[in-house]
Amino acid sequence: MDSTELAALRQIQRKMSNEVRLTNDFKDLNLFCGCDVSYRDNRAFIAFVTLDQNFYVIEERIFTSKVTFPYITSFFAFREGPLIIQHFPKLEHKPDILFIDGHGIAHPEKMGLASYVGVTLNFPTIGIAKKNLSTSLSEYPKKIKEKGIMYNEEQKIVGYIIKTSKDSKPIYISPGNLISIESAAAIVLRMVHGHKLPEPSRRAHLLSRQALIV
DNA sequence: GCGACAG
DNA sequence: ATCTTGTCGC
Repeated sequence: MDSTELAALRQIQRKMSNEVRLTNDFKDLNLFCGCDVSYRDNRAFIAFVTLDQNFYVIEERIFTSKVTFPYITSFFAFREGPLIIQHFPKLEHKPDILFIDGHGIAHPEKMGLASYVGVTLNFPTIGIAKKNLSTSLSEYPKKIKEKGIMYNEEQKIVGYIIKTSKDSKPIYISPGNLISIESAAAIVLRMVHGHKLPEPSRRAHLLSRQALIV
């Protein structure tokens, strides 16, 4: 990966960012799918866990693929995006929203992993990250349910940083595609169930980790 | 030159 | 992300 190749990929991110839509076009939200990827050598284990509004498990799937793209900050979508996009269509139950580990529009080019997947699949996605990448924060939440605002370079709101658990650092939430900033935060909070990460994401993480042991 | 840097 | 032990607390 030399600077020339990255410059080309940066252009792709800029072009794709124009395809992002922060509108809530869905009717009802019944199925919430969480996705996470674990690695072992050059092999990735992509896990999907779909739950209904009552946290009842509808579907749990694990897939595997070889990894070819390296991890480069702000280009994470090119490493993990293809893996998720390749397997997501195989789910038996099509969810209404997809939770992804990583940022959405809270990215220097407004094209984080969640947005990359959302635009490519033309599907509603929400980015949920554990660390900040490129935004400035209004304040750092200290109490549960307390939220801070994430601003991009243009001082525009791109997401929220929310403390979801008593003794854990907050999570960074931003729209991937086809959802508003406000709805993204509300939906994630709605699926938080006593842990730092919302249930779909938490369970997908556990499942992908479980795949490494086998 | 130094520190930061989604997973 | 992954490599890794013990430890505090519900």
